[in-house]
Amino acid sequence: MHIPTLRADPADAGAPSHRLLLRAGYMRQLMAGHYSLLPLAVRVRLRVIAVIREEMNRIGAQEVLMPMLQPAEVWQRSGRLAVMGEEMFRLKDRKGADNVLVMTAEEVVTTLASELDSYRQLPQSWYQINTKFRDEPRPKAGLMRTREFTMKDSYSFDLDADGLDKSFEAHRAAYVRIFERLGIPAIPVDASSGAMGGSGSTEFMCPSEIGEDDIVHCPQCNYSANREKGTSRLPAADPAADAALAQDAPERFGTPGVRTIDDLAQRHDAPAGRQVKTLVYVLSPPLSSGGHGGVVPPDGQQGQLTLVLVRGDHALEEQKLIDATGATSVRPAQAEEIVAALGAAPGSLGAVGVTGLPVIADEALRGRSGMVTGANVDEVHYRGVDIARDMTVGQWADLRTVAAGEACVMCGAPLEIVKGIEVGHIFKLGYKYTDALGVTVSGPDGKPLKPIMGCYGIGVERAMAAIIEVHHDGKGIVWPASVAPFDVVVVVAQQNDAAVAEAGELAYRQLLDAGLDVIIDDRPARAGEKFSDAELVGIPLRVTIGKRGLAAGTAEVTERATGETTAVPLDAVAEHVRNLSTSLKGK
RNA sequence: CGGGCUGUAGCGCAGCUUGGUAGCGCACCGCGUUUGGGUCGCGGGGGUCGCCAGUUCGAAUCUGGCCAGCCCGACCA
Repeated sequence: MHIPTLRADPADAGAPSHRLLLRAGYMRQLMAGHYSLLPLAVRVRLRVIAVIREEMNRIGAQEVLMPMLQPAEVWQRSGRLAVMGEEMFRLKDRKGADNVLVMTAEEVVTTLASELDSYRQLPQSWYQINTKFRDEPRPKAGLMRTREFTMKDSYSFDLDADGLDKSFEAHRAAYVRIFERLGIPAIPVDASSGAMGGSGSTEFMCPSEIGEDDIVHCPQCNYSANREKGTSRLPAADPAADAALAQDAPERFGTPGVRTIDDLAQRHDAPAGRQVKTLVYVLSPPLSSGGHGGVVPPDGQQGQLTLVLVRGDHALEEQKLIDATGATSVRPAQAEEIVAALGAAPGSLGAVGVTGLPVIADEALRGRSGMVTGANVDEVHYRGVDIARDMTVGQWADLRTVAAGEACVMCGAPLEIVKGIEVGHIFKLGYKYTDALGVTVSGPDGKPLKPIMGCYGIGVERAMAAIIEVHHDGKGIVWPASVAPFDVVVVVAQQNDAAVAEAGELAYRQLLDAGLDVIIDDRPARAGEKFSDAELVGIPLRVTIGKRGLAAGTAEVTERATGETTAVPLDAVAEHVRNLSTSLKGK
């Protein structure tokens, strides 16, 4: 197996010989998270990019190109240098200046936008397609998660929120078209906006077993959300049951050996749903955003110890905790930190009477009484706890992880949890960057007016990986015609038969002349080997030229997806294949 | 960053337990054979055994350190 080369025959200069191309496959790994793309993959990549570019241009976005190597100072000013932390590649140049390899381009595009003078110049949407870098702690799954990848990122600037809504909708519609054309059955889901800041966050998810995200999905009304953001409707609490267990004051009781929710449920008649689970987290302080010289937080180690309460049968969704508190990051507290703060080890923790630490509780606990929770004394718990009466909850929020089978918030039907690949993400940034970098234009009244931003991204190689996940069978890849590396492969069944070889070459030329992207397999190999290579590589159409058909003046045209084969007169092959290809691309 | 596994020819692997100077399949080169679903035969070329140090007369093999890759977890716009 070798890297493909170009045909050596000078008479055919420029005509790729595919003796090796078909066998070489698509890519080679250089190191974890970095791949060389071989000619086949490059062709697919260019076609994917072409689709994205067309649809971006169609909504009036303009293509720009911004540096991938940027001064760290730009990121310092927006405050993101610290937020991105180790995920950002950093390097010094010969003068000792700090530089970074970019993850996105909000800062630089905003700098460009500072040249806008008038509200009359808005709205604007600018996009670029280039390499992004992320020092992933763990690159994996081939092109699915790499440290170096191609991203289409676009940024919109509008006069006001209504304008932003329009730009956002335009992008959303463009993304729907893009994924449809790429053959990716992406569904838009509500998502957390994470470290980018902003709201109206929508991810495009391709359902797949290998996906790294969980999607909450309602089969009835189509409500869809990332599990980090999604919620569900809970059965109303039973006030009578609560009242039956209510007491005038929390009552302590010994729980020797109890360490877990299950222990307590089984040994002390306290169903998980009646328990208050007390988690201790360390929240890193939110970034003070806005204004020039935004403050960079200390590196996040000295955070705020916080009690997080969820119902015993619920799990905490950490991203919701981050979103609710504005923290830049959260981590579970260490056992020593917990003992130092509360005087008890995990297993007997609770918020009753705790006033020295912030307490944030999940909505499912609001108004509950007759509850059971830890007493902050090892192996002692309380029962008869009335949350409103006995605890000082500083903030209520939706914090729990949605579980399959819970009722849809919109329609009440049972929810499903499906895995998905995040192939695109669009969201409304708001004024974060125009604020931080002080961008204004003159408004209709002559006064300065701050543009509002949106940003929108598609990972190109990840999209390729998603396409393959969706479009393959036991024989290999089945590329959608829109992105296949070639439209058609000519397989010469008997390369050593001069007449057959000549007919194959002729068919190849005719297909080229018909405007198709065509590859000829002129290896002196057996037909069976060529067939299986063509199938593995996944070219949508195959024209087989062989002795058998030649005797009857025909070639065979085979569809990769269906295996359907048609005999076509030799002089009609180009026309036939062109029509077939056009029809496949239309699908 | 934790846990597990793996580094031997371009690719995939065996050899390591029990130290004696490297082998198999595919790929590659030559000749013949075969020729519409991965022919068969004969003959070849190709390896710092991840790196460094140690033990030993002798190390792919034993010991220590380091590096890299894969999987799980943590992490992740």
